[in-house]
Amino acid sequence: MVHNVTLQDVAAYAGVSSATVSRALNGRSSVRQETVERVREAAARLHYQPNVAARMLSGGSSDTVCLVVPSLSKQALSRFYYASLIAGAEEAANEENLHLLIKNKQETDSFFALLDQQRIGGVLLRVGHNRSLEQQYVRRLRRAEVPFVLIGRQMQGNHDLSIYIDVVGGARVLAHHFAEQGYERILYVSGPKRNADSNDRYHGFRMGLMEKGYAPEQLLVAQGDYTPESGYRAAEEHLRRDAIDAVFAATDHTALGVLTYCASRKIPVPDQVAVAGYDDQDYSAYTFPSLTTVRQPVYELGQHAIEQLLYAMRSHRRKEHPIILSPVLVVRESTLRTDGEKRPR
Amino acid sequence: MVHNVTLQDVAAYAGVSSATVSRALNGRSSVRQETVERVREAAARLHYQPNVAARMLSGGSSDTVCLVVPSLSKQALSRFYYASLIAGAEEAANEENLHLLIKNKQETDSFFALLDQQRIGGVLLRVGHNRSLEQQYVRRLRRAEVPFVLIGRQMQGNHDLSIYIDVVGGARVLAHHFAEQGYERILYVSGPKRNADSNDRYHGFRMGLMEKGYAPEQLLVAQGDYTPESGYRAAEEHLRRDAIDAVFAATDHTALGVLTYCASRKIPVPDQVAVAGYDDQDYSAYTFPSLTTVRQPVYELGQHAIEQLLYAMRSHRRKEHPIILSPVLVVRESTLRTDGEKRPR
DNA sequence: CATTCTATCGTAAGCGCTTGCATAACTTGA
DNA sequence: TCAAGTTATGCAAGCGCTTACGATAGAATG
Repeated sequence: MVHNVTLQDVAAYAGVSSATVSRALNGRSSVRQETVERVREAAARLHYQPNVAARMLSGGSSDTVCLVVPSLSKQALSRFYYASLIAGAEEAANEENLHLLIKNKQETDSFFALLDQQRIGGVLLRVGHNRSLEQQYVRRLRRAEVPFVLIGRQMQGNHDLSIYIDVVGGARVLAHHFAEQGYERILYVSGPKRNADSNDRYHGFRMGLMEKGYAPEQLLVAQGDYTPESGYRAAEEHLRRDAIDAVFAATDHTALGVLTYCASRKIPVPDQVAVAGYDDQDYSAYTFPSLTTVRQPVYELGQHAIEQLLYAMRSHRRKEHPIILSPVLVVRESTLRTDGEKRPR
Repeated sequence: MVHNVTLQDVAAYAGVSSATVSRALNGRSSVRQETVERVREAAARLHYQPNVAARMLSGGSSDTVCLVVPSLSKQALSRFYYASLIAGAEEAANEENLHLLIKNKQETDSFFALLDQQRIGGVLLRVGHNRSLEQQYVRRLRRAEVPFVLIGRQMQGNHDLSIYIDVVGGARVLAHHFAEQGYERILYVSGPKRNADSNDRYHGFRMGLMEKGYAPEQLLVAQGDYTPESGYRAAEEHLRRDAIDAVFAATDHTALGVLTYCASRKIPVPDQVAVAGYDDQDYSAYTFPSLTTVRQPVYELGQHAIEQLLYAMRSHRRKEHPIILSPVLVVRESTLRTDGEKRPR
């Protein structure tokens, strides 16, 4: 393969001009059906691969999409989440003949340069961490007229394409499970203050309890930060004093801290206190006891995000309804009463 | 920013031709020092950003590097590993004004097309899973004359740039720790058969034991597959029958399975049986008891891989000594004798 | 039947950069 | 002082593609 096959080669083979080949292959302009087929066949026979650099130079669009995520080195706790997201996006992108570029959200200069050079055909932006920075991204993306999809939540007041997981709903279903099992005095170990996800989990959970007739004072809150330590400390502080019989931790990591505390004090789980988390981490089926949690379809999130983006790239449309994926309650041993004391509401 | 500033603009501003600007900025050809400075200043003043598409078209090299990893959807167990690797590579790449593209190793067509189009300036290839596929990659990379760095291990018989973690050494140090604690009858729960990493861990561990005067029959092996289940089953099968007093599991995941088995049978860890893993997962400090393990500097692996690659891209050299990163033994409760029975060798 | 459309396709002008070749300006050495 | 090198710079030809513009021919119109 000394010389890659070009549009010219295809044109010669099909007996038309290179302009016609371009039009036939991109199909925006009128070309006779018969010609289109001839060109397609020539292209296939010669194994023609468009040169994307040339296409971009002359104003065409890129086949590279960029996934913008928070800095993974700082988000050590959610690496599983982001690895899944990347996996979903990367594989879906490949399926659609797109290439996936990864950027972290702090690298604004680099990203905007990419944008100015028209090197990316679309963007997946994970939002929910830094409102003003995200707004800045959205402004630039609009200005550059590059299609994009917001991942994680819908931004207030705009109608961009977005896709997210119904965090509130997941927590609500978990609350219903707690109610069914008849837990009476429940502790929520939160994530960092003002963290949108943690707040959603709290509100969904609270809503679920209220629906089942719980009184507000049956739900206590301990401030955490998503780490196992914070779960451990919260358990240490509240478990004895407040006669808690169930804990909902904002993440599986935090729940792990709670479990560790219980194990170290020989507090039987779930018989004395039930524990649940959120995320369904890879280890959550193998804690002792195994952990009840809510599984988030993160891989699918990445996949569908690419599909949405592709739709936007092809149709040049916006303002669609957001796509909402449903999490799944995974009930394991850590919340399943075994002592027959179950008093479902 | 209606019109991005081009080489022409810089040339006009500096009062030279665009060819000179190109040469001055890329610095391969002879340009008077004074001119170089004038051009540099003009470029800076105008915020000149080279258009990489144009550069690539006319034979220049790309500023995009590609990280090729195994399919993450299939490697669900090592997502933490790959997220860390991606994080390290991405952030280092950004530091060097490079962009990072992710591909999975199965997507050969897509990758080779990228290569043929000269769209990537360098490649990071994670190896160690599929010898023949990897060979194919290396052949293609050589043919395309694209610099690359192998991550994970050195491939036999070639002298390409490579970087990896000293898995054998990590396991060896762990063995020494076991010896110090005086464990007598040890079980290794392996990874999948023929998995290079698992074999390295075994050999390093065995070597470490031999060095401390253990007899071969003091080390048993149970076949596992990196999953927690396999750890659980291995424990179930061997713990009673073989009077094991310490287990080394090929991964923390597997060790978690062992711990879960012990917890469920109320086997005290480490008093009756010690347990260690490998990887230092995010949860490993919060199992009960906390898990002794070997931490691998994966983030740094990604970082240094980019640095190596950059070196190769700039100097067009190859055949360097591999870079070897050292893992760190992390001793936690699960292997620390508390009963004073310690009989170090 | 002349005229105006319309669908189809070719011509050619770039997109912004790199680079071979030509040119010009200086050095050197005999 | 002049031929032969050196060194610094400009000119211009692409790289492969998209697209504005024009040309052509058959269809539609009056």
